[in-house]
Amino acid sequence: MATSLDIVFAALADPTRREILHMLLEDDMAVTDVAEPFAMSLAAISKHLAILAAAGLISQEKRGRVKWCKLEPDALSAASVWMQSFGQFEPINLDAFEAFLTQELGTADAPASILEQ
Amino acid sequence: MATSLDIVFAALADPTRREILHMLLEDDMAVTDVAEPFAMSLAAISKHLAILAAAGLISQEKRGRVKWCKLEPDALSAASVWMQSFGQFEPINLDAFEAFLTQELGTADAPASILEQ
DNA sequence: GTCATATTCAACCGATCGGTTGACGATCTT
DNA sequence: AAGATCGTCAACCGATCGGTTGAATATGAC
Repeated sequence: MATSLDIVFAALADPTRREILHMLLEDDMAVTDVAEPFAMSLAAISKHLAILAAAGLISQEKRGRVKWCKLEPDALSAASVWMQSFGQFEPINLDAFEAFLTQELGTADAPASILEQ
Repeated sequence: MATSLDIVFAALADPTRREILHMLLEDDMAVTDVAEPFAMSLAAISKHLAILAAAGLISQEKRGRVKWCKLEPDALSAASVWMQSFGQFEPINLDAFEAFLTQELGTADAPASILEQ
C-alpha cells in the first residue's frame, strides 16, 4: 500500500517535477505553457502533471479547452512534518540553501525573494 | 544528472527506508539488527541501507565484522530547505501530523515525545 | 460544418526498482 | 584449523518509471 508520503516523496524525486512546482509558485499555468520550456513532449509533461496531481501537490481545473494547474503547497505539510520529526537541523540553513541553489540551479543569485519573506 | 535532491527524495519515497530511519533515530544499529523486524531478506535490507548511505541519510562504519549504521539527519537539510521555499504551510501542522500518524503508523498515540521537544 | 488548438490515451521502449536466491569474503569463536 | 556469523555480490525476476509516437477527444474560432 502506497501511503501519501510514498507518493509525495516519489513525486518530488524528479527534477522536472520540482521545476514545474517552482514555475507554478509564480502563477497558475496551462498544461501547454508548463511544457513550453522543457525539451520533452507535451504527453510527457502531462504525465508529470498527473503524478503531481495524484500527490496532491497541484490541482487541475479545466476551463474551456485549457486545463489550469495550480500549486497546492499544503500537500507538502505531511512530508515536512515527517522530516521535522528528525529535527536535528536548522529550519533555514543558509549554507545548505546556497549549496542547493548551486547544484540545482547553477546559480546562487535570484531567489533573494525567498529569503526576504 | 541526479542531484542530491533527486537522491534524497527518492530514498525517502520508500516506506521500508523511512522506517529504517525511524529505527536509527533511537540508536545506532548493526545491519542484521536493522533487518530483524522486516519480512525480507538481509540482502534486501543491505541494499536499502546502501541507498540511504548514498543519499547521505545514514553513515556506515565497520567495526570488526559488524557494520554500524548511524542516522545523519543533516542530509535532510537541503530537502527541508527546498520544501520550505514553498513556505505556505505551518512548520508544525498538528492536523497533518495526526493524519500522517494515522496513515503511516496506524495510530495517533505514542510519539508525544516528538511534540514535546 | 470545418479547421485549429489543448490535452489525454494507448502502445511501446529501455532503464531502473525492489525483491529473491546462492555463492562468496571477512571476521570472530572455539 | 574449523565452524559460525556478518554482510555484500552477482545474477535473475517482474513491476514500475520516464520517455516516445500516433491516434483520439474536447473545445474554441471562423
